[in-house]
Amino acid sequence: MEYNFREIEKKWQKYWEENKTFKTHIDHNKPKYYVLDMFPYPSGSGLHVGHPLGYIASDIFARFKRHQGYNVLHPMGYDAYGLPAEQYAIQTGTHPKVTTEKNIKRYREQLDQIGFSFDWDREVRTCDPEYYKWTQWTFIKLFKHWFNNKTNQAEPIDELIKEFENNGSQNIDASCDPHESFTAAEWNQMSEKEQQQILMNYRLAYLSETMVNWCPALGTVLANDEVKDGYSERGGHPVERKKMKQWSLRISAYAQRLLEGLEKINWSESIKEVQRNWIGRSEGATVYFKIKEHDKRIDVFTTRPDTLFGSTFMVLAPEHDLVEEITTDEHKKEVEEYVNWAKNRSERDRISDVKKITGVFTGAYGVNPVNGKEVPIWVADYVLSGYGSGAIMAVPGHDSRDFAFAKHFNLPIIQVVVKKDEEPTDPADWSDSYDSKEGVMINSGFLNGMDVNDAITETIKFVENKGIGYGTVNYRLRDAIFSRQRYWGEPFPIYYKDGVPYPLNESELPLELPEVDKYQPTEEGDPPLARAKNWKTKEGYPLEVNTMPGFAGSSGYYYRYMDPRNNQEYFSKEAVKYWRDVDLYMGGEEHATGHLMYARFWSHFLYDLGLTVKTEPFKRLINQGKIQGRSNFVYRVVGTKKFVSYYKRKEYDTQRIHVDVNIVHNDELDIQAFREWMPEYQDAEFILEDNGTYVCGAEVEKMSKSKHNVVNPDDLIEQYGADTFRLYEMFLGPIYDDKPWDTQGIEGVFRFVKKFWRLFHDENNNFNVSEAEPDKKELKILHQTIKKVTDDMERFSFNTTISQFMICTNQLNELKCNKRAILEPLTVLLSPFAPHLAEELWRLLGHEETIAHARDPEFNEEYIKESTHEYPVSFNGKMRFKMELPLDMPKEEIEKKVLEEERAQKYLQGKTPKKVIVVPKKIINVVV
RNA sequence: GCGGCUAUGGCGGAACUGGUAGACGCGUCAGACUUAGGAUCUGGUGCCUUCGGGCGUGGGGGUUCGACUCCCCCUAGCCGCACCA
Repeated sequence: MEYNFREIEKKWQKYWEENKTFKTHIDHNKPKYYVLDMFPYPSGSGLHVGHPLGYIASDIFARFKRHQGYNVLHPMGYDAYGLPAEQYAIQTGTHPKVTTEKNIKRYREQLDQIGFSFDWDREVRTCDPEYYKWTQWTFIKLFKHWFNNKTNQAEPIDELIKEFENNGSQNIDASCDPHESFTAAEWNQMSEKEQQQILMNYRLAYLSETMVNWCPALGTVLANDEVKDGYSERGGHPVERKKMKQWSLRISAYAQRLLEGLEKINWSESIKEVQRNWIGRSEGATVYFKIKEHDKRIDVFTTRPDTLFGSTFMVLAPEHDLVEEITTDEHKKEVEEYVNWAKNRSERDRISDVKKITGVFTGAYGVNPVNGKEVPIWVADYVLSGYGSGAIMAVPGHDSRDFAFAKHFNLPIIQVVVKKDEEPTDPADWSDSYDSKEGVMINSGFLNGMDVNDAITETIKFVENKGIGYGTVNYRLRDAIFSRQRYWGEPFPIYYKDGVPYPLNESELPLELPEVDKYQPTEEGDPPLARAKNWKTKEGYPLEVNTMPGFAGSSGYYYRYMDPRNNQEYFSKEAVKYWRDVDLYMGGEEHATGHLMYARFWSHFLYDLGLTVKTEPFKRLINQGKIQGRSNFVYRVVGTKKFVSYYKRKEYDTQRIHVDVNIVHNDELDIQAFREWMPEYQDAEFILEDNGTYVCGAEVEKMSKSKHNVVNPDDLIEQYGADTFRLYEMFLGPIYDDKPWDTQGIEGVFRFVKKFWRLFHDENNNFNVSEAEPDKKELKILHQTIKKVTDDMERFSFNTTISQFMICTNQLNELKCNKRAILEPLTVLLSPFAPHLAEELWRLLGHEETIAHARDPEFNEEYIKESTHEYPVSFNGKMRFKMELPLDMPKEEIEKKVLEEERAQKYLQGKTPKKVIVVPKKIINVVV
């Protein structure tokens, strides 16, 4: 074989490993660059061709940055806690650690074959005690901190306690759960337990009774981003709402910072938009409504305080605290029934019945604070308990939900906004609420005549002056539920004394995951850790039996990579000052609301602790597209063992069956292989095309085992080599886009690799590179390539870079150029894409050191300068012919030359052109 | 319902700031070498054509000497959010 990739690739992979070519140290003489992939969960089925796409792109970029002289941090590790290994443990009794280790080994083998430039000495695994020690450590820090809205950051809880001791709670503006305020004297008289209960309202990691997403099939609660349309994202099991005592992280405290942080990072607009929606900031006002014949009041949040005069009724969520209290005896039964019904409704029912209008009247009346009007208070489940205050003022004239409700229950509707130059109309005739984003206020007392925006500001001023409300901001972002009733996860460093949770001392970390006899809940329904023997502290206090969720370990791993073997600290000051943040983060878009939110939150918190130098962890994020499968089909004549070829299938009654794409080449079925594929096809008969072949149908679908369209990288690497595989994955199309996999196309890239090799070798495959001076033509090709490659790299346009390599190789081949002065710089340029090939050629060129740290060739404009340009000449915008003209020729002369040109006469047809446009170095357009 | 993205040959895609539409590759056709080809090499290949040319970037309109690119309207597909007051 002329180009022996099997031997070459193995040789250099071994070289890199033995020489630690990609081991990284802090080096203050070089600028740093941190390239990170989202670390994988090592699943049992290994990699298919879609998985390495992002890793290849980031590896190319990391290698490219090394050639530019950067000190590149490019680590890899494993998000090793996860449900599949645990489910397998429940079924088979195999410890998840064993399964996980086995899967990691397989992953590593597959990754190694592709030739990545990872610094494996920095590998982390989230299930390793040396790693999760710091996950637990961060949890303790979260437990010991609260969020001060005045300073907009996390502060130690000890300082809060001091403030309580001296001044009580009155001066505190914190992000916390609502509770009664108290004086210093009251605080000092409280018992330890009472004090702890108060503090729990402030902690950034806190235990509380909350509505959770309970998934009975998985036996655990799930975070909001792990639930899709009422089903668990993993496994697709039904999810219920349930009140449970759970740990949560107060990510909502950081809502504003997480929103603002998006402005300073280079992420795709789409993913930033998803995060903005998830945070869901809305500005408005909280307004107090008195309740008739009660001393309690109802606080409502509204984004449209200007429409206060249009509020004709109020609605409370079924879970609202005051429902029971205000309901009159007359309505008691009805309300109780409704509340019960609403509470027990599953999330799925609620979602599917959104259009059904339900609700009951409580018998109570609220008092509209601007005009003193009494409005009925209803209970309805279209008002959510979790958003705002769980109560609304209904403005049916200008809100479609309130409108539908008012129509259904025959409640009054008032118009308070009218568009400029329009007359108000009778709401009784409306079929929907009236759009009121712009317009002028009517029927609104002191607001009449103002436009909407002024009225909003004016109303807020008014309620604040009267002490009946205040301008405020609401966020949709919920706190993250942080406990899971599972085995395979980080144990909480928490013990209980008298039912009150306390953190372990940092010196006691890591708190290692205990052994259990079974991986299921106990008979009493406690989580698996309750099965562990002696699951208590030295002093005998019981330890927490929940474990942390999947996102715990992945929220800070990118910092740990900076200093992964440090057993004194999470990471050293020195390391974080040098590496700072991730310059390029590569990974899937599906983590938009999960991992990418939690990691940002985690990073902001570590910043508040003074541990890091940047708030935002990921400067630039690139989301690689998915690779779709390309399925093939055979057509069985129904009820027979006969298979009819694609173009003849219409003549029969057929059934379409997926066939393994690995036994189909260019849509032609390998009949022999098909017979051997499954025993039932052994004696299959075939109705072939007239040319004697069996043609399969094809379609683009998701890549999955059941569709028999999975293509495995191992097979491709065996057949074509890792370099060809890397190149082809990048050649498929833009990195950001989803694209179908078609194994057929890899041949073209393989041919290119072989051609490139041949530039350096004679017909007998002997290395043959000349020391002769390159000529102008050759230098031009080289420098065009340098420019194109360098420009395309920065925009991650790797597919066009590879095209340029192909063009360049074809041209040099034509010129029979084998000159070192051209081929050597090209080798460096190609090396990020085809590193094994480049290393081999580099060595053949006489270099003793690895090519990995060789500097990229410098671009020289002089070599690509042209003195003439082949102008396309258009007539009325249509290109007709081309003319070679000097670049320094004045426009007037070009115009003259073109009009004299023989070929132009035909299009001029004797007329004088109206206008001739000459754009230097671009085009000539003659307007006739 | 709201928000975002996408649409170019038989296929993947290129054209970065308005300036030769279809680079590069696959497939396909023809030829060369060959006992053989699913190897290698050479050439053609958007569509239509009366061989003059005409038509072409999802559809319709507009701006411009010139539009895949900018503006307006529409269609289809994908993704996200979805009683968020």
